[in-house]
Amino acid sequence: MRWQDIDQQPCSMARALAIIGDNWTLLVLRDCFLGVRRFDDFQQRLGVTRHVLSDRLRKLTEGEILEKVAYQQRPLRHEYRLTGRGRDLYPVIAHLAQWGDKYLADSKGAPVLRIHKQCGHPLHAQLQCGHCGDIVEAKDIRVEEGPDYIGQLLPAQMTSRTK
Amino acid sequence: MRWQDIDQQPCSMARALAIIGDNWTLLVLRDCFLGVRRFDDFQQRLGVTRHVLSDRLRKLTEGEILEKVAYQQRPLRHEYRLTGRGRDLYPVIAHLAQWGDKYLADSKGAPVLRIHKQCGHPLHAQLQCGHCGDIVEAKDIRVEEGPDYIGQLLPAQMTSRTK
DNA sequence: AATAGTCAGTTCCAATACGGAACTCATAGT
DNA sequence: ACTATGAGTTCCGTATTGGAACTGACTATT
Repeated sequence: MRWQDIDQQPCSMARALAIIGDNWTLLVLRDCFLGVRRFDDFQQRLGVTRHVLSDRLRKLTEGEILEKVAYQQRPLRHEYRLTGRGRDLYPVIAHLAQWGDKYLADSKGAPVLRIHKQCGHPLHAQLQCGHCGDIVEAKDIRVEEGPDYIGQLLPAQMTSRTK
Repeated sequence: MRWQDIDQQPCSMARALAIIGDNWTLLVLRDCFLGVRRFDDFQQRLGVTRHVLSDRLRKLTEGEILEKVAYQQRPLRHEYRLTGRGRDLYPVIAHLAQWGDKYLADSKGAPVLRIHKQCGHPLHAQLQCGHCGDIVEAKDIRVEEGPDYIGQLLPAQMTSRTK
């Protein structure tokens, strides 16, 4: 299977990764959340080739994660802004950055601090269950196939097990 | 800049993505959290070529996200299991899948349900601030450079702004 | 004893994607 | 007239991928 066909799988993650799972795309999104909006700024900060950047920005725009907004006429120039859909990816970015801070930081500490405006402290991101309010880890979750997918998605040993 | 050199940047996300940001790697991790552990099972479920799978599993093992555990001798066979570090990536996977469920699902609904064992309901993942307990969105965060990186990481307009 | 099957890879080759650099096009500034 | 800005596109040599076959150490079946 080619990478460009994975969005046809019945899997939400596969479809999400078809848009943002490319090699440079999550770094583009990192910069979006830092306030970068213009082509040349992305290019200089990331060091990615212009060709690849152009392709990734196009895919993000087609996926409605970014939108092109004109910031001047004559000559017409656009900048890339996060849409609501795009901003909803923030938890992914926050947890990814926090995981990197925890396991891959060098002696100089975390390069960027994410401060929670409301309480003023560096964000310590936790995964919370919206229903009961508990903090959730991998071991607290069991998976089930949706009604239309029984017996199709999970490895055999998972369909009978609790864990 | 080549993709293989991004782990040298002073950015936790870049370093994390150097291990898990490759095209197929997050799908490999998805399957790990579904309980898949063996080479051929990954290969059949993902449809990725064996060559690429071998490479990605090696990188995940080198990054201590997976570990090779012998499950039989004669002939010696290994399976790939998530380490503690690997399980700590669960919030990333959960939010990614939820984002896909929300924006990219078709008429058949979410293919896989993640049930929170403690409360029995499908997980509604939320990003919570561990300090104050509030639910956090992108707009609630401002970024600051770490002490050793002043003036080096953020786009110019962010260093003076609040947002 | 010979054959087929399992499993985790490795090897080979053609097709695709990437990195680097230069180039385009419309316009503004000096 | 000349230079700069900004968002790309074009070109070309190199690196990576997709697909399929092959390897090697066994176990199971005939």
